Amino acid sequence: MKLWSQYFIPTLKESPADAEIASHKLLIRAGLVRKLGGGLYTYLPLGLRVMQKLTQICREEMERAGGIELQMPHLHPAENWQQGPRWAAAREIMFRADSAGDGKRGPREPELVLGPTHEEVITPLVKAEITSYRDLPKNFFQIATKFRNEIRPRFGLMRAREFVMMDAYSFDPTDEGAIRSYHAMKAAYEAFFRRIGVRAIAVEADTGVMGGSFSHEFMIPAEIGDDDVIYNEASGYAANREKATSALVPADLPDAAPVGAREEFATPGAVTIAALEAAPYGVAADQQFKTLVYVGDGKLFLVVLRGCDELEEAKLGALGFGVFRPATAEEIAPVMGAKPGSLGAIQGTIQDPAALAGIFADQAIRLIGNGVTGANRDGFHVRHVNVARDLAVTKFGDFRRVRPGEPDPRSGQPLQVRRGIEVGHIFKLGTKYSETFGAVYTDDQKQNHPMVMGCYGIGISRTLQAVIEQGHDADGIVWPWAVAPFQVLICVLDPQLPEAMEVARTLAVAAEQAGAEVLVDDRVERPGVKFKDADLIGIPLRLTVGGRGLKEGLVELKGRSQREVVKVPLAEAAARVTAAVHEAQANA
RNA sequence: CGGGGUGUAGCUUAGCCUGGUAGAGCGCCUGGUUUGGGACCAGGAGGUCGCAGGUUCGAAUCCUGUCGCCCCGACCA
Repeated sequence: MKLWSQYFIPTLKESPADAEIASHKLLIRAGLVRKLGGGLYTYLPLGLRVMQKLTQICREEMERAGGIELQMPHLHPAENWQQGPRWAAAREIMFRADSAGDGKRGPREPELVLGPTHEEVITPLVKAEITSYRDLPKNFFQIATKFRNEIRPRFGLMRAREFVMMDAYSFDPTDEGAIRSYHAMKAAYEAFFRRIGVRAIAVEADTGVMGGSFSHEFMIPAEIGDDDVIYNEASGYAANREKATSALVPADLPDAAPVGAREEFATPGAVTIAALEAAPYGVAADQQFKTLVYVGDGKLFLVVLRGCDELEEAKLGALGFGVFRPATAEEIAPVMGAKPGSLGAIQGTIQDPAALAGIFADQAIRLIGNGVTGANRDGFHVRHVNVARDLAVTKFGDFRRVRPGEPDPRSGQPLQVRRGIEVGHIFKLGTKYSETFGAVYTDDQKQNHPMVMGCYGIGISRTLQAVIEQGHDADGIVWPWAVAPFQVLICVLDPQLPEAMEVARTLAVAAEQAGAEVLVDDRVERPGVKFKDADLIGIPLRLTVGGRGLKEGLVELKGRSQREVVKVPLAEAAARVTAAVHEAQANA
């Protein structure tokens, strides 16, 4: 039992100006966290208690799924990362640590970074310690603070520079084993989110800088989420926008027959899709080719899409370039022979085709029968362009951004879109890290193989805020029983009456014996203040003990999400509280 | 990093355009009256107006720079 007057719950009537969304405001108003700097937060006692609930439940589910908990350092030798496969991509989000704090390393000071995640630490550890198939599979996890120099921290704990994450790493001897581990983690994640009382859906996701063969994100549907989930309720298809695809192009689509010979025509000043759509050209956007130029690992490459489609840049990750970015006009002109706006992928018109690493075409361009593209000559385009006959495509792929309403790849029904908060991510990594770090084992035939890895993360601190985003009303937070900082709040309206405090203590003992954690509001405040605070901090079960009720021999019982108050005779109060706690536990 | 905004007391803010004594509400302290949904009265403490330059007789206010923070985009748990 904790007495409010002796605890620390600094609630606020007004929300600070820098909080924009409901969960962020409530986080601060309910006294859960305070900001130190951008993306840096102190967990106040109430916030810490919720964090502890989340980590404990997460730990239990990970252990149930066979996970083994350990704890790795927050400071990593930069060397580990330099030897790893993603130093170039990861370094921009990593904080470097140096003792002087002036951005320079002192003499004989190792170069250290603050860990954004731990593949580069766990893989060398496993390499050193595990060499036999007899010791596999293994799944190690930790719950620890991560550091990422987010380009833009925002929304409180939602995207922070320092945050708490559960990260797990599985090592299997075979690919089938790795898939089993992956599914065990997927099930553990589902159990975790179920237990903490939030709806989270698993969606197919892009593997991003992580690499690896496949992955799912766990999303909590919320308007303020910064990811788009593309889904179809009936078929169960759900994917992150970056990964989402549609059945726009039939697999058996025949190549269109060429119509007429290619023909160059003058288009002075027309350098956009829209300009060619307009008079006097009148070429529909879906009959134009959009030719984009990127730089991948130092070499230019082309991406060709329909004029009406947008590039989904994340999908370029499938091309295997370590780092890529849009090319500048200065880089483009000498290779293509024209400035952006007049570019095309027609064989023979590219000035220096040898300088290109490839021409990658979205498969949807096959829907174009007789299209128009740039002539690689400023102020000119080409008509009667036919994909099979004219374009020098290295490889077709899926590079376009899916739009709602397009056919679901599973059922053909229209796809829908909604916003979500990513709270977890699981990856089947494959052997990318084990090969780089030499994490191999010997099988029963004395053969060595790289271990097949998976990695898994849950943003615990982000989940804390997502719980609030999903569970609040106009008055404040509505905690699910399993993660509430306390389960029972006893509001003592007249704490100066010894009798009232006496009743409160008796009920607190009853609730505690039933297995609840109890907060007693013994502050000398007006009832209105206490009720407002009670709603704000969102404790699931509220008991009210007041002088007025006591005269009638009554106390009151109210669920945070219920409107009505139940008056209970004093003599039955302890039993009723016990019953209410048991019932809530059973439903949690 | 690009675009937009903002910085005045612990919190929310007015004042800035048009330069001239820094104001309010909440919170806090003292006393009194109140007492079942954020009470009232009286008194009080608390601000080098983010920082540094500049213009001016005079700068919270105008100019320049800088830092912090917020929002939109790329990135992520």
